[in-house]
Formats: sequence, structure tokens, C-alpha cells
Amino acid sequence: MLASVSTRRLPRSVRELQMLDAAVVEFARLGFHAASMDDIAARAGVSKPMVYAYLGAKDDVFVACLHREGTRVMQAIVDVVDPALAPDEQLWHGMRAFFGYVAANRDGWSVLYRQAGGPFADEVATMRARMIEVVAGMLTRAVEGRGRSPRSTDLTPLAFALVGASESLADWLADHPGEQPESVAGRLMNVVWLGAGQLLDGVTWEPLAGVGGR
Amino acid sequence: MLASVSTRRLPRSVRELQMLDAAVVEFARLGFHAASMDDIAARAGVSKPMVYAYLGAKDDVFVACLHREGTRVMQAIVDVVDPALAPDEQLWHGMRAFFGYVAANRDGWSVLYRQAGGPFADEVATMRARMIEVVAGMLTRAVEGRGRSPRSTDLTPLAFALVGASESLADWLADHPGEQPESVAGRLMNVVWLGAGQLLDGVTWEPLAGVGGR
Amino acid sequence: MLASVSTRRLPRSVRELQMLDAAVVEFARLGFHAASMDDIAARAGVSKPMVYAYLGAKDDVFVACLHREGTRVMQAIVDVVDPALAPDEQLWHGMRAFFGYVAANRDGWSVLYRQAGGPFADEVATMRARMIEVVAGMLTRAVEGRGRSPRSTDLTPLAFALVGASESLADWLADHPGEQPESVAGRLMNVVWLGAGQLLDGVTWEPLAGVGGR
Amino acid sequence: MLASVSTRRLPRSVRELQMLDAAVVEFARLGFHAASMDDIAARAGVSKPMVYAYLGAKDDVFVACLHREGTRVMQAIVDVVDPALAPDEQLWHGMRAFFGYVAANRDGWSVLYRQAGGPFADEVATMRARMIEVVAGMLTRAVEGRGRSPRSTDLTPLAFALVGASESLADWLADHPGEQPESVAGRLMNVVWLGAGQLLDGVTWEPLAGVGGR
DNA sequence: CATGAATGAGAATTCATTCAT
DNA sequence: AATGAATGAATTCTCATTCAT
Repeated sequence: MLASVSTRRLPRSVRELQMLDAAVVEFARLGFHAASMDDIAARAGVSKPMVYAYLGAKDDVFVACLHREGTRVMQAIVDVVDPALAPDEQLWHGMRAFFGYVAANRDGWSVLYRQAGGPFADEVATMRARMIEVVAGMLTRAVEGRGRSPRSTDLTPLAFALVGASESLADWLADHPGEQPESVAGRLMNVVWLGAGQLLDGVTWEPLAGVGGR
Repeated sequence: MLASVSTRRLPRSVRELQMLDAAVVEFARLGFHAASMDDIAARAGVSKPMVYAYLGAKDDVFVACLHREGTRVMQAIVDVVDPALAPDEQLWHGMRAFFGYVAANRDGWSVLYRQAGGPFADEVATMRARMIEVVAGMLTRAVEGRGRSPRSTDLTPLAFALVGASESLADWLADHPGEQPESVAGRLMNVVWLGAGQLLDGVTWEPLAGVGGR
Repeated sequence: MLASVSTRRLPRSVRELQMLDAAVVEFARLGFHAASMDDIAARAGVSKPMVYAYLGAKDDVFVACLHREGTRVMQAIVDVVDPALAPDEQLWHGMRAFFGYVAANRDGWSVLYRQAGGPFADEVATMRARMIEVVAGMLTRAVEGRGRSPRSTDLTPLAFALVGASESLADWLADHPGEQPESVAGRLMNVVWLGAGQLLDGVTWEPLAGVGGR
Repeated sequence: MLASVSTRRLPRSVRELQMLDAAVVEFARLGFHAASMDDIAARAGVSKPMVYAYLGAKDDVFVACLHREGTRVMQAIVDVVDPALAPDEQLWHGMRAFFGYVAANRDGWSVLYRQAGGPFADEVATMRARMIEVVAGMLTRAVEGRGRSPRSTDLTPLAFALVGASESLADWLADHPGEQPESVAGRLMNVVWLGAGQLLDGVTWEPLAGVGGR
């Protein structure tokens, strides 16, 4: 009866965490529809009714995962972006945090970013929007810190591009264990910062007249 | 009784196309698992056994969609990338074609991009790898066109970033029907081309000191 | 257009034979339910509607197989049992023919004997009954040829036993290619003939009193 | 509201038995392919998912039936074959037990014997092989008990014949509910024992001359 | 608190069978 | 005479969800 390693009779909060962890893994592994409540319960080491009692129906479980993971990414960024820093340093820290999170939490990231469509379109869109907002905010402050107000306030597309690039690079990193995440983040930072800088300085790339239009 | 537009008794090739189209729509709408063969058949205006007879099991149908759409995107890009053009123009044409295709084929794009997990990871990965290869090729030629041999031949990470950014922007584009693909392509092109250009010119951004080109 | 090996445009009777052959093979291979009209048509080298046109629905096809194979076994026996021969020779010839048929036509035999139950219980039972009748008739004539009328006219169980033994031995033969069918038939003939002879002579085996009854 | 005979919420072992019983009945009635999981579940008084949860897929259910029934027949025989008995008594007891079992368990026997083809050929063949082994053992001991070492040690064909004859007679018995298993066993015992005995005594029947023991 | 037992509903897949050509 | 096209109806199997204990 010594409960040293026994997982029985844990407090509710702990159990909930185990379940959420299991759910994230399963949803990431198979996607929302293919993941089964059975597998989630099994992976969490509890019986199915427990999952229902603690987290509710499958939809609820998924939304819970979504929220937790979303909060985590945003927190990871917010935590390292010190407003006292120089704008470029803020961006650099934020990107590193974001990049690091995506690379280190493939499962959580999957849940957030690879489950478009379906009955959660709204939830996912909302979560994504908040995340993009954080990134876009980071970019905006960086731009403003350069003493310029962005011509169009809409840095959202750039935020999207940045997120997509990070995700893709995280994939690439996963296949190249020898590479340093830091260095990859640095290269991305360079392109974005230098490119955006040029743009702000009025330098633009334009297609050759007449040729681009065909 | 109208014989003219009656869709009964069509030759195989026509029916196959109808089915593929229907399948792409359904897969895009609900994802692989949630889409049902019933719905696909219904949308194609045939009975389920026809789908099985012509396209095979659900997996086969999905792979067929994947291949068709994948080939289409690639073709759309390859078609406009004239090797005789200047490197930057090649990149510009390619990106414009890509965003144009995605804007015009939301469904096809969804099928390709938003089903990464699950049993088709390999198929999708293969297709993406081909795409990245194409992009990396364009980038390499662009760099060489500037009269420099790439310091490390490895432009692959940049290709990854670019493809990821494009995919993410394509998503954004899909959710903002008002936006012009051309304009999105232009913005991305600017950041990448200017940023990469600066980098190649030896300008770099470095953390903690802000030495680089601001 | 030279129709040397072409199988097109054959006269009805030939086509029907091809189909029956194919059907027997398929029914034997998979049983009535698991065999499919598709496979039968494919094996016969014709399209499904041909099978329906020539032989009718699946049930009809099966019954046709049943009848043909049943007729064949019985004919094989009747052909060799010359009433002019001595009774034991009649039995011997009949058994050899029967045994040979079963051994040489595993498929046909399967259709006849391994498809009990199901919607054809009646047909199968009838066919079997006729077959057993032939064998029993053979036995009866043999017994009568010995100058005795069988005590109970019912030699049917012995016929059943004989048929079962033959089938089982045919299985055994199929696994022992070195063995001579003739010799195996001979051994069976010996047991039956000698055993039945003893019985007719009034010799019987009786269990030890009191022990057999527990 | 009657709690006593309510069949709800039974422990697993009980339900499993009910299901196996139901499955045996259905498989016997219609054969493996024609029997449906729906029917099995209905007959067992449960819903289909329970059958899958407890017994697995249809194949598994069938194999489970096969094993249970096979074990039962073998056990029925082994239980009554006392090695201390005289060889002929051993054979007699074994045969009586066999026919008795078949008469009392028509369904179980059908499942075992009438599904030889198809994907379970191996399972059935294995079980039959074990049975033949047992019979061959009994025959061998019987022969040795007569003070003779079998000329060729190969009594296997005779065992095959005996088992085949028994199986076929079991079929006959199944179709003639009026018959006494005891009596059928007796008749078969007589033919085999007397015939084999004559053979061992050197009496043989030879074709064309009728030299043997008439 | 925790679970084994149980199921309704739905999805994939196959097949016998029929037309229109 | 012969066939490709087409389908209604089953059948196997899975899953989210709920009770009774």
C-alpha cells in the first residue's frame, strides 16, 4: 500500500495534466478525428470515464489542448521580450523563443497549427489569430523602435510568413540533428531584419517593366 | 428525360475526373478522416461502388488527389520559370505563380498542405521535398547570377524558410479573399530578396551589439 | 482477325463449359459465399453479364455445378460397373472408379461434398443422396452376389463410411505423391470386403460385457 | 425490473461463453461466410461491439469456436480411452465417445468439419491431424496387442480412412436424429475390426481372381 | 474516486445484379 | 453476342459516449 510510484489517487490537477499531455500527443500523432478517446485514456493511464469526468467530450478535450498549447507559445514569447531592450534585441529574443518552442514542442505545435478545417475552424482560427497577433506585435514594436511608423500598419502577413518559415525550419532542423537551432534562428533573423530594414529605407525590389505582367 | 445534360453513362475518364474533383473538395472541407466516401460519391453524383471501382479505397483516392494537386502546383511554377530570365525575375515569377495558384485553388492547396500528419506524411513530405528542391535551385541560380558562389552551398534552409513562409501566407491568403495574390507575392519577394541580398553583400545583423546594417 | 487462339465468338455450349469449369474452381477454392461472380467471370474469360445470360444468378450457377459434378461421379462409377462381372469385381471396379474420381477431381468433389448448410442444403442433400445411393447399390449387389440378402436392407451407413473414407484417403494421397492410388484403393477394398464378409458370416465383434456400458 | 434473471451487466467470462455458444450455432447454421456478426451478437443477446471487444474480429471468433469445439471432441475421446484396456476396447470406447459427442453436439461438429476450405484450412487440418494421430496410435497399439508388429509401420492411411469414415457417418447421424450413436459406432467398429483383423491374419482380397477369404 | 460493461450510430468496403449501348 | 457502366443492399468493424457498481 506504499504509494511510492503508484499513480492511484492523484489530486485532480495532476490527473488533468497527465490527460492533457496524453491528448496532445495523440492529437498530434493522428489528428483530431483519427485520435481516439480510448488511446488518450490509455496513454494517460486512466479509464475513459475519467477523461469524460475531468475534461468532457472529445471536442472539449481538443479545445483544452488548443488553449493550453496556445497559451504556452505566447507565454514563451512574452516571457523573453523585455520592453527595456533595444527593438532588434526584442525581435531577436522573441524569434529565438518562438523558434525554440516550435522546435522543442512539435506535438503541441501540431495541435495548434495543423488541425485547420473541421468543427474547430473557429477555435483554431481564434487561437492562431492571437498567436499571430503576438508575433505581429513584436514586429510592430521593432519597426516602431526604428523610429518609423509602418506605412501600412498591417504587419500581419509578415507575421504569417515568419511563423510559416519557423515551422518549416523546425521541420528541417528535426532532420538535421547536427545543426544548431540558434544558428538557424540567426539566419532567419538576418533575412527578416535586413529585408524589412531595406524596405523601410525605401529600397524595394520591382519586377522589370512589361515582363512581370505576362 | 432530358438527354442532353444527363450525367448518366459517362465514359470512365470523365467520371474519374468528376470524382477526383469531388474528393478534393471534400478532403479540403473536412480533412482526410472526417471526409466520407459517401459524401465524395454524392458530390460526384455517383454511387459509392463507382468510386471504389475507379479510384480504389479511401487511401488511394486521397493519394490520387495529393498527386494531382501536387503536380498542378509544381507545373504552375515550372511553367512560368523561364531559365532565360534574370534570377530575380525567375524567383518573382515562381512566387507569383505559386500564390496565384493557391488563390485560385484553395481546395487543392488545403488537401496538399493541411494533412501533413497521419499515414500520408511520407507522400506529403516527398512532394514538399520536390518543391523545396525547385526553390533551392532558383535561389542558387539567383546567388550565382549575382556573381558570387554561395559561401556554403547550403541554401536549403533558406529554401525551407521560403517555402514555409509561402505556405503560411497561402493560408492567410485563403482566409482573406480580398487580398491580391500578386501583392502578397510582392511583399514576400521584397523581404526575401532584399534581406538575402544584404546578407550576400556581407551585411549581417548580430545579437547584443546591433553591428549590422541598420 | 485470324481466330486461331482467339476465344471470341465461341458457340454457346463451349462458353457454358468454360464458365462451369471456372465456377467449379472458384466454388471449390472459396466456398459458395466467398466465391464471387466477378472472379468466376474473370476466370472464364468473359464478362459478368455473359455469366448471367448463360447460367443465370449465382444460385443457379452453383446448382449447375452441383449437377454436373454429381452426374460425373455417378457416371464414372456406372461406367465401370459391369453387371456381368463377379460381385466383388464389381465392387472393386466401382471403388476404384470412385476413389480415382475423388482423387483426380478435388475441386468438383469439394463442390459436391463440402458445401453443406446454407440455401442449398436441399440440393446438396439430394445430390449426395443420389451418389450414396449409387454406392450403396454397388454394395448391395455385392452382398447379394454372395448369396445372402442383407439382414437389414440398409447399407446406406456403410456407403457413407466408404465415401468418407475415400475422401479422407484422397486427402492423404494428395499429400503423399509417391503413393499409388491403386494400392490405397486396394487396402480400403480389403478392409471393407473382408470386414463385411465376416459380418455376413455371422462373425461379430462385441464389447466385453459390463465394460462397454459405462 | 426483475433483477434475478436480468442478463444485463454480466461478468466478462459469462458473456464470453454466451457469445461463443451463439457463434457456434450461427457458424454451423450458415457457414463462416454467410453467418453475420450481427446475427451472432443478436443470438448472444448483446450488441456487436461487445463481440468485438471480447472475441475480436470475425476470424478470431471463428478460430475460437474451432479451438473450443476441437478441444471438446478430442477431450471426449481421450477421456474414455483408458490405456489399461484391451486395444479393441480402447478403439470401441473412442469411437463410441466420438459418435456420442457428435450426436450431442451437432452444431459444434458442423463448425469443425464443414468449413474445411477457405482461410481456415490450416487450422482445421491441424486439428484433424491431431485426431488422426490419436487414432493411428490406438490402431498401432491394437495391432501390437495382437502379437504382431505391423508389417509396414504405416497405419496412417487406415487411420485416415477411419477418421474420414467416422466424419462422414457423423454427418449421416446428424441427418438421422432417430439413429443411435451407439449402433452406428458398433457397425463401423465391426467392419473395421473384422476387416483389419482378417488382413492381419494374412487373409487378403485380390482383384481378378477372388483368391481371398470368401 | 474509478472502472468494467455496454451500445447507438456511422464509416469503409464488397457483391450480386441490371441496363444501355 | 457482348460489355462497360452503374447501383442497392449488406457486412465488417470502430468510436464516442454512458451507466451501474
